[in-house]
Amino acid sequence: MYVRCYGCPLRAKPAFHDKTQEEIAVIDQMKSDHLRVAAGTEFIHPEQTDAELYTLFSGWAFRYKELADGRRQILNFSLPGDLIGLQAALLDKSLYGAVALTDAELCVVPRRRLFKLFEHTPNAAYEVTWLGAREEALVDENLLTAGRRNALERVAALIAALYKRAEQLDLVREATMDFPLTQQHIADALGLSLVHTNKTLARLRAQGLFRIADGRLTLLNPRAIARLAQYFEKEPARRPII
Amino acid sequence: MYVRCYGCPLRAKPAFHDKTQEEIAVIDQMKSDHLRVAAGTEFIHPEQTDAELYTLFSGWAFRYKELADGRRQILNFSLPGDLIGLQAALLDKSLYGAVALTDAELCVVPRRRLFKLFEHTPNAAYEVTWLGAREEALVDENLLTAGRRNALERVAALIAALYKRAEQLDLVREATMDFPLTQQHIADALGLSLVHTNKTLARLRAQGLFRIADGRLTLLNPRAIARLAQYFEKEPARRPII
DNA sequence: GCTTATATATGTGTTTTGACATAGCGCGGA
DNA sequence: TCCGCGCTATGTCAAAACACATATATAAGC
Repeated sequence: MYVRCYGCPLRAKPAFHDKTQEEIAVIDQMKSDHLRVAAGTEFIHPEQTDAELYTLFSGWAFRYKELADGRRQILNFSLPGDLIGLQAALLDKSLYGAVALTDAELCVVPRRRLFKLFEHTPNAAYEVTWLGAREEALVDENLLTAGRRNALERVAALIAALYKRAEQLDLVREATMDFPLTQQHIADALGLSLVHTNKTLARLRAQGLFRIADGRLTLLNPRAIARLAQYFEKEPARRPII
Repeated sequence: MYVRCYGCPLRAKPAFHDKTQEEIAVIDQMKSDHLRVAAGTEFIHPEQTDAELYTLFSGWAFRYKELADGRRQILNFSLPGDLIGLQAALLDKSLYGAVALTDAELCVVPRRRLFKLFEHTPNAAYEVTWLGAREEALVDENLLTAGRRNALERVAALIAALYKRAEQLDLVREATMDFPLTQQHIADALGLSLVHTNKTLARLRAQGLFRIADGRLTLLNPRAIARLAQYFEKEPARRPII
């Protein structure tokens, strides 16, 4: 069933900025569809020229690029509330693909309506830009990870970052969160081979920093993970959502 | 001496979108300063909370992040016309540093005026967002490079990408452009050690794909470089400038 | 002119990461 | 029930990248 922006349960979370009824009305008008996609669905294709703009309503997704010979790099993961496809909507064509990692729901904003947003609701336009800047910040951090951290540190940094984001969305209970990534996803995100990722996870497991089982992640020693990863960034207390 | 946006020689280049006199007037009003900085000057500091927004008017710059123990990753390079510091201006504090690679000139837009731009000139606001999206696209590509290309491919991809950008700005003459990067910069941008970068350059030199000497780069075999790097992205014909 | 610092170059040995092979487990479909 | 597939696990060997040592060239500073 369709979800209107009025009374949106995601928007109501304390992680997000409050909006007036008028602002929500504008966004509700911009929204053209509420999509449900199965895990594995690619909803933005590389080279696609007419990609829409999405807000992830539920589930996980990721963006990726790949080389002609098939080597794939995951650029970042998206959690509920994240905007996906701003780049694809603004530039002539999408330079990446976007895939649902789990079954997911997507709020669709047609790319053609984006400029209207800038014309009529500067506040919302500012927030779109803010979300774009934040996404870039995530990719910046991922580039630091791929370029300068070793395998152990990379895994720790990924775990630490995803945990913080889940925490902010109130998706953590008893230090445990859903964790739908396979080792192949982790490898593709960190610039490692699958086998080496597996062995790195085994080494970390032996250290007892965290536990991954049955699609769930439990953080056993957050301090040690942060120290190993040298990852100390904070999520902002509250952020926009479109 | 101060440079007004009216009659700006950079803006006049065919790489950039035309603007009406009214639009230029708005931007000229937003501009608060025209900065000249020496090579090596860090004009945005990590953690800085009051970073301004800059348009690079002349020279080269780069953004970087580093780990607590000093390992440094260059996130991307900026050429004239590029916007620097959008993320730093929007988020609470800067998550990266920005440094002039050469002597450089910067057009300064105070961060406080940014929201005014959204309120009063949706066109310019849209272009700011566009430039932010483009910068993310550059970082995405760099992440693909660091994560999935080997050392030879990384160097080739860097060369190919910078050459295309220089070409679009009409900075190439007889397949030759200024190239102010040291091998340390190349290493920091590609996630390689300095020594390995040097040896990789030596191997490529032996293949005769390009020549770097006296701060100049000559592309001898663009096809072979693109093939090696599997880098085929195009710069858009024209793009905004603020 | 001498010293110092920066950048580049190159040899040698070590560490990290990848490649290939193989195996086990759980699950859905024939 | 059995097969095939996706995911995880682990051993062995090879390749890539790094670390350290050392050398040369060039430019800046005294």
